[in-house]
Amino acid sequence: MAKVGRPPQDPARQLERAHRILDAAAELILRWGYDKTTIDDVAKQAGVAKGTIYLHWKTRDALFAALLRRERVRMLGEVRAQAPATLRALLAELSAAMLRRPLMRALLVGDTEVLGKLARQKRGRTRDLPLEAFQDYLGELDKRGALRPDRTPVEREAILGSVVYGFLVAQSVLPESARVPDDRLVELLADTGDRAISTEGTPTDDDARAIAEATLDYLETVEEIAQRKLAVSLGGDPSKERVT
Amino acid sequence: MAKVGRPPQDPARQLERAHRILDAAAELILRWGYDKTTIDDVAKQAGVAKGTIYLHWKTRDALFAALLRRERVRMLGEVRAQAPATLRALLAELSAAMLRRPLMRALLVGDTEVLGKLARQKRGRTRDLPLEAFQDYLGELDKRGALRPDRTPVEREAILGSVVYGFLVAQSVLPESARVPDDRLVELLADTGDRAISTEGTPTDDDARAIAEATLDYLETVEEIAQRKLAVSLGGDPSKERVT
DNA sequence: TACTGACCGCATAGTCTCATCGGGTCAAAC
DNA sequence: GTTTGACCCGATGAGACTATGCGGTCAGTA
Repeated sequence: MAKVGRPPQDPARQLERAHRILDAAAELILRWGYDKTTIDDVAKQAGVAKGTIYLHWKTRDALFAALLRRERVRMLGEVRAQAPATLRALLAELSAAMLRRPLMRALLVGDTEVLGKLARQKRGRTRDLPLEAFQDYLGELDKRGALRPDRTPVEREAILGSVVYGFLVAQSVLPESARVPDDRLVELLADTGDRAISTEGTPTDDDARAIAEATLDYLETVEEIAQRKLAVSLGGDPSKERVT
Repeated sequence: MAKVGRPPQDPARQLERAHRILDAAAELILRWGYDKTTIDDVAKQAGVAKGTIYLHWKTRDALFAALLRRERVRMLGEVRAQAPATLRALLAELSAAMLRRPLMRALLVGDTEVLGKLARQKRGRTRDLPLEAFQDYLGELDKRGALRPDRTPVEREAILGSVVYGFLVAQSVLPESARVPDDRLVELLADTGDRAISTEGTPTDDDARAIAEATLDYLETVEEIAQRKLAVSLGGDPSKERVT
């Protein structure tokens, strides 16, 4: 039994509602985990009927995909707001932002507690994060002489991937005694990754400026791609939806 | 129905038999995985009766614990034989040896395919590998001026742990396209770990000698501890056995 | 036209029974 | 004393059925 007459079909209102639903989903998934969070729960928490949720997303999975995408967009937004100007700063801001977001953290670590079966299927197929854009970014750094020449692009990617993955995941696997506070961990991570592929000298002002620009460019590109994906996930028209 | 008279109770013979059983177990576990390898299979493969296996180990788990311990001892032996003289060489040899041994690799990565339920329970509680000895080793390097002073011992441990873990595990998680051949991976790993905590200059001959010695000392200590544990696992007297 | 929530049906969980497997023992054979 | 393998029995899985829960739909309401 609806209590009021129908409000206008204002698209902005619809978007706001979509976000409200995602907020509800986020809260519930963090409290009870993916497996135990039902659509009914989400609907109740968001103050809408179950059917309404299906006006936005075609399936349960599509909803959670949207949630993760929103999370990614927000994370990237945070990073970009910090305006990292070097590879090191980029690594630091990225991983700090990741550690701050429980959902991202759980996704990376493959936390079965939180993500349930989602984790199991996501595992292995690491993010389709635009590797191409990253390669371009590294190419730009290379052109500016910021990278050690004795590594191939693929190797650089493997190094940075391993370092980020290792630092973030190992913390949850290593014994208590080898644990380091998050903010310090981020410094160490960035330093390690940077040292592993960067040259030592200080770049010229010109190079530094170009690098800063490339860094922001990269972030913008990635964020834009993420945003576009999110837009599809929020696009109101569930028939267009493609669940990853 | 036994076919021959009893051979003498030569302890060396017993040890040889224990190893034959472990060989059998290793082969079967690699082919079929832990869950599907039965004691009957192992007995048949090793050419002994099932009861004989229980003369050596109290339980199935104790047998596999012994197998993993033997694997560790052999791995450490291999590393020591290479006589690494620097931290970098140590990292390289250790990880190379690890990559060469499917069981160790599976254990680290938490490969559920091979280790079945063993992996699930081992996960989280990372090896009780003698961290103390490693701290001592790093302390020695530090004394020789080989380590950057701006990291605490715990941080150094976290860094190296993360790097090793990250490089070895990430390879099996990253997309195909970011994969690097094992031997090159090992170089990159060692270089990354070394750069992250070591100072840049070349040590004096004296320091270099001391470091080489400390490295071997460390390996010896660790191997000895591992060997002692293995000896317990092979000790013939299953009542003394303590399954990890 | 925008939304609701009762309703549907499938997939999963739960229960009971029966059959098999395989870890672990021990009396007998050497 | 040493080794064996038939045997024991608890654990595990298959099978058959029921109960429940929850994702997804759609007739109905405002």
